[in-house]
Amino acid sequence: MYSFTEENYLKAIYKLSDNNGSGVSTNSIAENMQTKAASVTDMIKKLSDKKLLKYEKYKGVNLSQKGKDVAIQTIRKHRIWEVFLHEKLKFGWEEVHEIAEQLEHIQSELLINKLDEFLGYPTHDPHGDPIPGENGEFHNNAFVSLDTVEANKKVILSGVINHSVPFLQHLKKIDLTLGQKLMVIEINEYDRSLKLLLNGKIEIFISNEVAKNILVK
Amino acid sequence: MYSFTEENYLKAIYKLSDNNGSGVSTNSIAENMQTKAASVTDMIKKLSDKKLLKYEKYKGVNLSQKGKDVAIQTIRKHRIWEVFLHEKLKFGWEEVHEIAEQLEHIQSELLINKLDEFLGYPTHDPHGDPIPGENGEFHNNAFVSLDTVEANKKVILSGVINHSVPFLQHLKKIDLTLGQKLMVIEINEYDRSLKLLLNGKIEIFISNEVAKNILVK
DNA sequence: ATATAAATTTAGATTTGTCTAAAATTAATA
DNA sequence: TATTAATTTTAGACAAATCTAAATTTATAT
Repeated sequence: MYSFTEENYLKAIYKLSDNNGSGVSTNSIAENMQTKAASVTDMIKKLSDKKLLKYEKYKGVNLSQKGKDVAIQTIRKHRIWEVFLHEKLKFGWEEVHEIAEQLEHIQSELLINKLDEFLGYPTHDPHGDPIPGENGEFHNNAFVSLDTVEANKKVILSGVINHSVPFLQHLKKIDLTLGQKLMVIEINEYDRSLKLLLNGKIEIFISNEVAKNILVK
Repeated sequence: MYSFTEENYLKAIYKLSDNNGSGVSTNSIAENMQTKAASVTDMIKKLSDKKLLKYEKYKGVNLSQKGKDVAIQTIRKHRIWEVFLHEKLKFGWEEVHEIAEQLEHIQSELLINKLDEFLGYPTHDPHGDPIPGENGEFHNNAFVSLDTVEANKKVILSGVINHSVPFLQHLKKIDLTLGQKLMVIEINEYDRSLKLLLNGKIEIFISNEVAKNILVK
């Protein structure tokens, strides 16, 4: 139905939309997709012709409902494949994204629904991001970042804000994984670094930079 | 490494090669790939420049070792994905080919090896075709077609020659599936149609046309 | 408010894979 | 063997997606 490239543009624009009504800029899309502004303008015209977004010269773009639908379905496929790669094939959470970038473009509604069923209808991907349903509905996560949690409160590591490979590798290295039980035992006023208790056993220190990028519930 | 299209051409040429030393013709490739001879000539030149095949004008092509390797790895990926779709996602054997045509182009050595491990290192796909190993080696099947089997001999349905959706659907309809135990109980001289016993229980009739396209061991 | 900077678009070119129509080559046949 | 038929190649064009460089529009700052 839609090309590889079209789906990638729609996904990028969807992620850059903050629903402020303000259009997504050409440059921000170019930066996000590692391409040039001129290429973005070309593609925007094409997507506009196909009614996937609204475009006014020099004013940026906004996805139409149709455009949002395609973006959300692509995200759904991406995240379901990530679960498969992590749960079944035992890929690390820092490895799944790149492969899912390819798998998300496989065209078959039936495939993704059967895969979803095979995986037991997961609600979140290996980074804690919610998986939209077949009809595109997101269940709100309501996670908070670890640097806002008060001392002595038990929480569960439920997601990350930074999805970069180095960050995910770092968390793995210090034994922080999704689903982990943790408790803040000390907050250092000076640099807002934290001392944590993992699974009621091991104590570790993390910087505020790390804490800000961890989501818990 | 190689594009979607390049891999498809190499796969088609590989399948059309009967190792007679005689080159694969432009027209046969065009027919196989549902495209035009002129397009094939263009692509052949490109693949020849990349040393994936040997090309002499008007004489057809022969894959180089490099070309064969790419073709075999693509076939390997295709068949492993077919096993996944059939065994794990419960797709029918007539449904798996089309989706595997897409999945075979996903680029990740690690992915296919982990998938292979997850599936328990299958040796055959859902149509009985052998799955080449990581190093490209095929284990020879040595199956025979059902129309050559003598009466009262017990055999196992191990593959098909015709891979078309209608044929596979027909076999499914008459309850013939891979791994099935069967015995020829009667061979009609007139039209070489057969009466079969399935699993030592049910009797069915099949035409010679069907028997010719079934492989057993 | 006007000059300068930043962002965006246009114009024209490139690459990949495809096509049609015409030309060239090889095969078939009378 | 000469002629027709079939196959294959070339020439030139096209669509998708990209790029560079130049032109245009919008934003910023003095």
